Amino acid sequence: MIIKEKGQLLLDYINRYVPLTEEEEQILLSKIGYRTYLKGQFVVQQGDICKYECFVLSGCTKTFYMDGEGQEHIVMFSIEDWWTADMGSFITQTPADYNVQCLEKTELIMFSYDIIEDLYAAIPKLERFFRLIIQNAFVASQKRIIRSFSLSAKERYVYFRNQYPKIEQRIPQYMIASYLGITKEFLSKIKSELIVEQ
Amino acid sequence: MIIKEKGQLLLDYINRYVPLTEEEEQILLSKIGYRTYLKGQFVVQQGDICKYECFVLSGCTKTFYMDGEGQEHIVMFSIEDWWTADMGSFITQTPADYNVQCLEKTELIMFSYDIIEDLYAAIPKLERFFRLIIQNAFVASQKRIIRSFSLSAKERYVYFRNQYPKIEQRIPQYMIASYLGITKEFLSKIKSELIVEQ
DNA sequence: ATAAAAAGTTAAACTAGATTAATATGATTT
DNA sequence: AAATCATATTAATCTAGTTTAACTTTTTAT
Repeated sequence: MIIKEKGQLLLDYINRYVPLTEEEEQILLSKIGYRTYLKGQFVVQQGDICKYECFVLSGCTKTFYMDGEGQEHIVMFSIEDWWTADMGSFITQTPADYNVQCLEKTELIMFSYDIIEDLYAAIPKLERFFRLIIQNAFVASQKRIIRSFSLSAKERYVYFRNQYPKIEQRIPQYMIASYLGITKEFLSKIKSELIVEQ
Repeated sequence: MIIKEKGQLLLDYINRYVPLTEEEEQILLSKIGYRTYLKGQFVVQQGDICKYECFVLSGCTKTFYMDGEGQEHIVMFSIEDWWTADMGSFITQTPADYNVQCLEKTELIMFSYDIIEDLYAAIPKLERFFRLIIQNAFVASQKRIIRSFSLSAKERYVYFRNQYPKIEQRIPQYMIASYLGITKEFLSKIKSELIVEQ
């Protein structure tokens, strides 16, 4: 059971999509977990089975894939009011393709695989809530595929900087390069070109 | 109202995720549309507001984005038992980023934006059904992003060929190149290298 | 059967971005 | 304050994939 004050951030978020009754809020709070991770700790490790969908209350995580050559490829960053997990592993309960690691001290609300079906049964509205959330995530993901094909590295960086100014400030540049799918050296070159241009 | 025989393909598909009662099946069939398109026709055009989520009964569509330079970027192909639409446009009812065009004579079942909320109200199970479908689509989309960064063009082509052998056979090669994010000339080169290698 | 259009191939010249390696800056620890 | 470690920069060389253009094969229409 989570303390009411922490849970409120999540309830506010959910209520933006589906209004919950007092009773439903109580049920929800009774079924979710809360946990703090320190900088550097892993929420999910590649190969493990992902047991939790997590809502970020504070802090920041990176979700990344380690390829055969030991190269890290960052798929996404998650900050306050975002979600984090390996959804593929969570929904199929098979080993995770991704790692989720905290870049700062991070507070999470955790929806366990073992209780989420009970939660859907108790509060059917949550089926709708998660459908809406995932729809948005899917649309964003499709748009990212388009950008990866139709924009140059410089254009993708400018897009990222405009879209997520808060994230750029708190994350080292070499991780942003990884997220953009380029080397840190090339991002450095892009940045110096942008300074000259403007 | 759609004829029962056609609707059955969709009902079988839905029943794999959520079992429907006879009555629910009747309601569903009464609320969906059916339409045939000819080769070359557009189901959605960039700039229009996407009014329908479509389930493919037969045929094949491509979903693509036309960039500023008039270059076509194919995001996905949809064949039997798949979905097609610009989901971003559908859920937000804003102008579509994508075109959906038929590559063959194509039969679609259409879920209209104007009735889909009624359908959720009448059959709450469908919230779950669409959540599950979209979850899968999102996971596939995330994996595609990873492939676009961590695999070479040749590796991506081999992956595509293994994953979607049925699609490769019925689609011109230059469209596969577009889907893979490379030029048709380079795909041609990759194919000749693969022949030499094996 | 022939012409025309669409799709696919090949090869040379070119470029966006990778690789390597050396150097610089900044943060953290002692 | 010095030493160490993580992060960022710069520049030379290299490569995967693009561009352009000429040519071949396949499909479609008449």
